[in-house]
Amino acid sequence: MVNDAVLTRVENTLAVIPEGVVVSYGQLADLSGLPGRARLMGRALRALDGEHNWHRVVRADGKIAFPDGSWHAHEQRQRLIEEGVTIKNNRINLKKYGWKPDLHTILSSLQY
DNA sequence: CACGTGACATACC
DNA sequence: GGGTATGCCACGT
Repeated sequence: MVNDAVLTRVENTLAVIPEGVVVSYGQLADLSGLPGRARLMGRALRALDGEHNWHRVVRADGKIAFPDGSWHAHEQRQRLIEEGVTIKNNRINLKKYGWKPDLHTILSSLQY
């Protein structure tokens, strides 16, 4: 289980991640005011299950966290491709689609 | 209480 | 690139 406070933060953060942009679990934790707690993000996303931009969260190496062939992996891949994110060799180029410093301005509404 | 296990990350080698 | 080690924390056993 995950604290409501954490869930709220994660929800708010996910809500401001633009289309075509992906963040890592560690970044999501960081942006949510929970540095060093990447593992908790997986739990949080599991708890939120589906109703948010969970598909824009990938591992720090650019790979999708789910096992290849799993339903979730396929679904996430599809949604990202629909947003214009290209995936080659089962991996995403974070230099291209990752979080960029200039995007921090849109976090000003989150106030942590 | 002590481990093992995760939608993980970083620092090494 | 891969492999190991450590940090992280909630949960199950």
